[in-house]
Amino acid sequence: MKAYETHESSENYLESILMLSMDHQVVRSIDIANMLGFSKPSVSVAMKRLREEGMITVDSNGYITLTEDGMKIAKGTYEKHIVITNVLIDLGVSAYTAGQDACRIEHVLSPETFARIKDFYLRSHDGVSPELDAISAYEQRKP
Amino acid sequence: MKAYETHESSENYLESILMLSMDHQVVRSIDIANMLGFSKPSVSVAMKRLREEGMITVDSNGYITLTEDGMKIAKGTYEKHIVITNVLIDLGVSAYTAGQDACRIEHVLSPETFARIKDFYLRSHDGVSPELDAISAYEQRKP
DNA sequence: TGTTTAAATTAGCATCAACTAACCGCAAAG
DNA sequence: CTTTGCGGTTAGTTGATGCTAATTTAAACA
Repeated sequence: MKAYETHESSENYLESILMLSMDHQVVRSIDIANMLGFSKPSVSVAMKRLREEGMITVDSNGYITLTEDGMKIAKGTYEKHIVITNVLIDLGVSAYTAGQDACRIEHVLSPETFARIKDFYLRSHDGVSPELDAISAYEQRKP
Repeated sequence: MKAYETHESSENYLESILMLSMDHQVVRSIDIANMLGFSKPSVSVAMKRLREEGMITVDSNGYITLTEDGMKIAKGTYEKHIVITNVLIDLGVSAYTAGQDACRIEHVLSPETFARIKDFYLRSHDGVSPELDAISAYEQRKP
């Protein structure tokens, strides 16, 4: 039973790169390590894999950019993150825990289940979600 | 960041043992392998670990029984399974997918988040849940 | 009694995803 | 210049969890 992901950890890395991109000029390996609390080598190895899989490009400065493929996965994962976090908060979960749990849940949902959860979320917000809009609006600046 | 579980796979095995116990006289390694779609050796090794951790006992016939500790984890996990599955079904997810996804989600929820989801579930069912009642009612026959 | 079969186990291996230790290259600070 | 430090990489390790192949145990069947 093949899962719905590239690899759970890849989704996580790509999502982090997108999040960092959204409020920093550039993204380096070390930034990801700091954000995720992983060691430099762990991130280095992961970036190598993502590079080989065509999910990111890394320039001579070590600045990391999502490719189109990588961006697709990153946006998808981040969207799940936003929706799940908000649904949990609506259910009364603390913001911190909601974010933590969303990080794990986002990687194990089938497309069908996520679609229904998103429906539920949008229904209870009259279809309005600035956070989701921010994702679709985001376009990575080209180097 | 220590997770909330013994080990994700242990939770799964213990839950399966409980489910099998609830509608079979006895539970053997092979039954678990068939239910989970794992190989016999995988289950054998896992049972050895659970035995060493005091989660189960295995008699001379190879019949597996949950200890008090094992039962606690099994019931907790199974309860999550039931609640999540039903919530997803209520959201419009097909029964099959709901069960599949519940299997994964149940292992990554913080106690806080599960508590809120359970509240939500009970609220939308007027506090009535035959399935949850069945779990608390269940007492494993002593050998 | 001997063969066949089913369950369980042991041993060895693969993958994933983290880690530490150790090293490289370069740029800025003396 | 040389030293220092940071970012990055390589190499090797660990732990979780699955697998296959081959062996043992034991019951079942002519």
